[in-house]
Amino acid sequence: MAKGKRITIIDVAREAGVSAGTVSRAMNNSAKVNPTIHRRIMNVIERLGYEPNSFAQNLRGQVMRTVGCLVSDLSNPLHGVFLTAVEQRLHAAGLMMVVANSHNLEQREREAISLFRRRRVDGLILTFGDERSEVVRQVLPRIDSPVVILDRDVAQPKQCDLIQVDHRTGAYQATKHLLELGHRRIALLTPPPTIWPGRERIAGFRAAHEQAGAKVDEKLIRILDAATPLAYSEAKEIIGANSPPTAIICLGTQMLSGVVSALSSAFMKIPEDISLIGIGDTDLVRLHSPPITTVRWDIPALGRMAAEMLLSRLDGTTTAEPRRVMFPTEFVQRASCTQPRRGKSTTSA
Amino acid sequence: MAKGKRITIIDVAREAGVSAGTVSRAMNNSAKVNPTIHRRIMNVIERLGYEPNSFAQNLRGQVMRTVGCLVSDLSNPLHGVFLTAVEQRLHAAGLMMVVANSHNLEQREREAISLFRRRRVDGLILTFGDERSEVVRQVLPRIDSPVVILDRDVAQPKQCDLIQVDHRTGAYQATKHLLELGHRRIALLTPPPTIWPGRERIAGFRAAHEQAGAKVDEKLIRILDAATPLAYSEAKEIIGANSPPTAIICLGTQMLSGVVSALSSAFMKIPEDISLIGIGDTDLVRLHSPPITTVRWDIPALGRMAAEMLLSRLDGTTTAEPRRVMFPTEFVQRASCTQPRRGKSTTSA
DNA sequence: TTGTAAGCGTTATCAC
DNA sequence: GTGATAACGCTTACAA
Repeated sequence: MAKGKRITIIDVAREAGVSAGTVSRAMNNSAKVNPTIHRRIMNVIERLGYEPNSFAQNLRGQVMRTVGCLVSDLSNPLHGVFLTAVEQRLHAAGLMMVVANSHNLEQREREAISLFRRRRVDGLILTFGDERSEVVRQVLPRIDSPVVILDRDVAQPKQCDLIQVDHRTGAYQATKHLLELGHRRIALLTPPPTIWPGRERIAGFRAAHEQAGAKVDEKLIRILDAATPLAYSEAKEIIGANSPPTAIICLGTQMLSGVVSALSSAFMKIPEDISLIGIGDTDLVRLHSPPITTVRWDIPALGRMAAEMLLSRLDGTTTAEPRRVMFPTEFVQRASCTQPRRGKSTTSA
Repeated sequence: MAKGKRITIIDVAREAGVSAGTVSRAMNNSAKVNPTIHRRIMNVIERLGYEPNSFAQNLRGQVMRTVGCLVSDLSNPLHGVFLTAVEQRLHAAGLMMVVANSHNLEQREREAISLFRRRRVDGLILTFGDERSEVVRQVLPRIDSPVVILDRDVAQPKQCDLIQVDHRTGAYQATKHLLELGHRRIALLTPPPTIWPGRERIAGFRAAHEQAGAKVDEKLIRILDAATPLAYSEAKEIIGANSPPTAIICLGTQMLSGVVSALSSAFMKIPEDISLIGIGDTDLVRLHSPPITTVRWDIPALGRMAAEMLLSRLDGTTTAEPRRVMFPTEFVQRASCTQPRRGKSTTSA
């Protein structure tokens, strides 16, 4: 990884026949510089293609105007949309976004956070695969720059804000909707209850049942890590069982395509044979025939909010006191749900 | 953006009762350090949560082991998949990936590249919105670190590799397939011919027509910037025209959902009323009913290749000579194409 | 208005 | 083995 000598401020200064200090002042407009000299310096900079070395600048006490974002999976479109929104907002404030991918591996999370810190990013936006991991317990409290944590429930050190999506209400509304249609055997596919989204969704699912006086068949709650192939076989198994559900609530973005494949390959018609509620606002959900009823939330707004909260700390317009915000979900009815088939709907477990 | 004093190597040294040099040597295993002292130092580092300052390290001559990636749109799932693959490969080589979003704006491209350079990234992976822009002509040749450019056709300075997707063959195969089914009025939706993908797709489209002795109706070639709403109205217009096409080839990822929406809202059945060929390997394409015939390519492999080419330069295992690689596409037949309706198929323009 | 020099945190090169 | 020390490229008092 050898590199030829890079152009430095000294090269520019020599070429322009001035001192390094003058070049610096000219670039930063930090003090009056003779207009003629200013132009001459700018010309040299242009001609040489000089780019100041951020490290030297930072070492000298400048901030990096950079925010580090850690997501679990860049290939998840939801994350892409989120990051785009974050980046938009940060860019407007003159900050750059740096992204790292954790694949939900604690080791990767640790590495990414360490790298961000070494590079002295001004702030962090993080998610974790496990709320009880050592990274969360040991590393997080040590971070000296502002942090926004997304959709997790963890203890917040100073300068650490939390945005949680209201998955409970989302799951509650979805479940209630199906119960009101007459469904009594409803399957739930969800991420593990060890993290906020899974925990809340299961809670909402139970709450709706309880309120309707319906009983939850525990075997119909399926915990899945976000991965398509698993969801496919899981869905296959569910619909092939002895007393299959009349409806499925699939609250995992990556899972949904697996479930739809499974239903399709089993020649089950939606909603005639089975009702389906999905998640998010993807092409799949909107353009499926029939369009799929979903629990969604405004991801760009979520991204803007995360950026906003971070910026308010970077500006110093906020106390160190941790903040915690609940971000609303929305239940969108489309054509994928209907009343359960006669003779099955009342067959309770 | 004030920050409390960060822990430095001096703090560690003082706490451990040694000199900064010894701490440095202990951390980097660069020279023998008394085992007892080594342990003591490591303990202090652990206790204080010390993270070495990358800027100081870099200033001292270290490389950053970082690669900058510039994509046009992070919310495009294809880009997410690509970046994930790049990141995987780079991570395996001990490099970190930094991502920036350009939205295809030249200004943003310029800013991102400038920032990457200031931060002295070791290499760059880039796309550009316009092959003739000033960024490409002026900035690119000046970059002193290795560059891989994706899916564009530009002059390559030293150390600059190019990976181009073979869109021409993809479009050719798609068009040929439809012509062989008997279609004579085929619409093509594609990005502008000012960039490689658009140019090549149009070329493939024409080549297939020419080979079949069919005439291209220029009005059926629709140039679009990648954006859903535009594709929607464009598709509406196409199918609402006097002599509408019997098939649509939609070679833009973001466009496809617009086209599908348009067809669906016009109650046109695929493939009975119109044949459709899409692009990529998304949920939409695979799970649509019927599944959509597409031109796809192996994006993770593309990402790995990009990372690989960059790494081979960073390792110094390659000459400075620019390389140029053609990446193959694959034509995947599914159920969205059939013979055109009688009485229309022969109605040539 | 401009030049000079100190210092940012780290590592490599010397002496010890 | 370990401790001083110089150097990396830049900004910023301070001096001129």
